[in-house]
Amino acid sequence: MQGYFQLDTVGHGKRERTRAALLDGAMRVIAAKGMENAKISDITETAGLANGTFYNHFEDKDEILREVAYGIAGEVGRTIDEQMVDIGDARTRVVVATSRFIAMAVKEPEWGAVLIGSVEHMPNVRKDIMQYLHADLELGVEQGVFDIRLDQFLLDQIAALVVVSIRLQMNAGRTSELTVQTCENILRLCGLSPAAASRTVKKAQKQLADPLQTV
Amino acid sequence: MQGYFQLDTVGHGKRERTRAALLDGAMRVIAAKGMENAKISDITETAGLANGTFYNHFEDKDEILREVAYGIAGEVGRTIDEQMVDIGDARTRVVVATSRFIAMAVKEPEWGAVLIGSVEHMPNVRKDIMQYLHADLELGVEQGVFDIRLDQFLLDQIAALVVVSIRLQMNAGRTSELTVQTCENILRLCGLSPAAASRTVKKAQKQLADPLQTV
Amino acid sequence: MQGYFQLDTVGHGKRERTRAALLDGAMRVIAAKGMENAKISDITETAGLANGTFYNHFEDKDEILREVAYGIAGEVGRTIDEQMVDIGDARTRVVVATSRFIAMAVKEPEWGAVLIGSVEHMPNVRKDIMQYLHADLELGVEQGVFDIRLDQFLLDQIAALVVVSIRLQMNAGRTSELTVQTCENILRLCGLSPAAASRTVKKAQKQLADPLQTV
Amino acid sequence: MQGYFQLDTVGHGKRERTRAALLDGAMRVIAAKGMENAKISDITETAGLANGTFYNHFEDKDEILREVAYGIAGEVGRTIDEQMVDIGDARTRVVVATSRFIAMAVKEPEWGAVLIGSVEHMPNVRKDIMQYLHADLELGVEQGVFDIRLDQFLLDQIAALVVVSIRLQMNAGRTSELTVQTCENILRLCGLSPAAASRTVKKAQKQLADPLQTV
DNA sequence: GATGAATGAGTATTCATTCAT
DNA sequence: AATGAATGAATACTCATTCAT
Repeated sequence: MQGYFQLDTVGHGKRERTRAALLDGAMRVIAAKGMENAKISDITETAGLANGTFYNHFEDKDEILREVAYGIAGEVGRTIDEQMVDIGDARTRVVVATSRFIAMAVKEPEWGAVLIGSVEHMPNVRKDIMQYLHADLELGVEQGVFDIRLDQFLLDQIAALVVVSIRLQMNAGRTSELTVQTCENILRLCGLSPAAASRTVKKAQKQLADPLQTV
Repeated sequence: MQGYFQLDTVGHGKRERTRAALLDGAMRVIAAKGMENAKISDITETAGLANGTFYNHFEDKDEILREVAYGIAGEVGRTIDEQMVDIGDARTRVVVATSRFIAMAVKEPEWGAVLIGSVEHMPNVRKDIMQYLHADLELGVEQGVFDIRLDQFLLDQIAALVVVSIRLQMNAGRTSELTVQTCENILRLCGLSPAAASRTVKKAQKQLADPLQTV
Repeated sequence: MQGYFQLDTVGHGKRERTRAALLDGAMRVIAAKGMENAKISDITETAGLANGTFYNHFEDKDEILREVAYGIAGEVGRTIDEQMVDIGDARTRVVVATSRFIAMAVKEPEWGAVLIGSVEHMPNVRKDIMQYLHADLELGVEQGVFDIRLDQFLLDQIAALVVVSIRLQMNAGRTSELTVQTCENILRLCGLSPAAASRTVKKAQKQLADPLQTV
Repeated sequence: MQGYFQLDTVGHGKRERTRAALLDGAMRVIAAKGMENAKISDITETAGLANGTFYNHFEDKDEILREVAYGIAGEVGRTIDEQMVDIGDARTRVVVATSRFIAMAVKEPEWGAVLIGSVEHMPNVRKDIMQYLHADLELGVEQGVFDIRLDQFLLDQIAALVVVSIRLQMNAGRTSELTVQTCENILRLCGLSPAAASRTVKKAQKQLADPLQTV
């Protein structure tokens, strides 16, 4: 079973491969039991390694959690960014980014679990993740399409909406309907009227329809 | 130091007072370390009691946490309800309830901690708390002032906005500005235009201005 | 509900009645959970008294257990003794005493539990209980009907047979068959042939048939 | 101090040795305080290990007690069995088995404590231990030398005699005299006359005289 | 570097006993 | 005498971390 982190290590030395196995193990454990309840022994067992091996690669539990979080968050951010290079309208960007983000989290529940855990327990990672959103909101203000006061508080509120959506879909099964509603709500927060929000989301969905490989 | 639960016990027997001391201890510990990390020994120590005393009053840790949660949630709900008996407009009700809720949570950080912990870790209490909101949203739909699909998902999203607001104000200091913004955002979610949301909140603030004793 | 110990206290003072209630409570608890697992709080609760009352009447847990044990053991011994005043044949006496003993223990499971607990955990009480048996065995030797070496060891072995029988009947339901077999085995231990043992038990049963009120 | 379980581990890995140390520790603790009162901390302390080490080797307290019990019971059973392969007479077999059993229990008081604890508190182990006896009683019935009703009750009664014998000898010092008497009593229970019982035991003792290494 | 055994501080819970009312 | 609340020592079990091989 090749996990996400291990994909980066083909051709690398043993050390890297073991390290990646631990990161992947941690990710699976987080998906299974949540970030709070991940035990070192779960992680090493899942990775097929001995207990003590862990400490050859990580200082302590916090470190691996942080690395997993940054790894996934970075990958998600980069992937979404790539897929949006040619989208210029801020409203569309927000919808596409949000949809993508939710889709990745729900399609790969391991990523979803890590993302949720990160947003809730790791402020730094949360800030990191929301950097992308921040840029798009700024763009929307410049384009005159968002009626907002752009500050950390708004970012946190939007993030909370996304987390709620992911969590519900992870538990109750993926529903594009919920994602649509989430996007509409975010646009409403940004000042769009219900009608405009709905219209924007529908239009954006078309752009999303085509190239949808997430991992 | 007289805690919230102890106020109910003047004139009662020793049993009630000790029980209240434990509930207050639990509340303080939750405020200090979060609901997840509250230890029995923390609680008894904070209450100035021996370890074993805890079990003369509560079955186990879950029980006291539940009682604290229901105690605070009930009190908050009742207080807000009382103060809204003569408000008929759903939009105003939502704003007043939200403002009051946030105000109580922030003014008494111990209550805030319990409320946040409850919403995050105790589904039953969460449902209880959101019952009030649900009724007002329904009212707004009947009054034709909200453009929403009223379901659990929307309730969860609104609750998330409130929690974010409380958490931020608990950390960064109380700011009526943030509460205003939170209310506006909720109204936006409900379909009001930015202008209408702002106007509604401003108007509602006047009604809030007068009798503001929270505890 | 009038327990055994309370019967002795009609007309006595309050102190005696409370004390008796505790003894009866202890007896019931022993019957329900065994001597090892009897808790003070069980006893007082069963007696309908407050926790602390216990220590107004007994030094500690051991004391009440001992008193219950001696109380029941004495009563059983005396009752059996009375009913055997006019039985002269040692073999018959052994059979009658054993049958009676088992019958009382099984018919009043509370007594049975106390007796078993005593025999197993309280050497002094055990010795006390077996005094009666000792006398009959001695008699049998004098009468030339027992072929034994009469020592503590033999007494313990016979006691063990009786305990096994009581325990089985308490669990699986009273069976006179088992009592018969137990008596026969004891007689075999005493040197009687299987045929003689069987004959003796049958004959003794007749004497038992008549006045059978045990408690 | 080399315990019984450690003897099996020369040449094995550290894990096995530690595990054996715990088993031996448990055995010593059982000998000192009885199976009921054996605490984990006693066991680890006796084994010279840290508290937590216990749980690297056993699921919980029950597991180690069961393993100790089965270990000793199995060893005792096998040893006795081996030494009786060429004994065909059921009466002799019963005597030899009983004598051996008692001898092993008394000579190694730790074994005795475990065996007694097992018989009293672990029905499965008791059944296991008495299987051997059951077979020999059956044989005796076939051979027409026992006049018994062979059922669980009889097995329990015989077992009780053996336990009494072991317990007394463990407290009062080993006495072959008591063992002889125990065997005679068992044979009496099986229907032999005192004379025949005595004769059988004497004869069997000769066979026992020679190869008497127990552990 | 990997291994995995050992460690021990930490945590919930029980219950006999004390003691103020 | 009775009450019943408070006590705290005792105990099973968890898990991050260390360390010898």
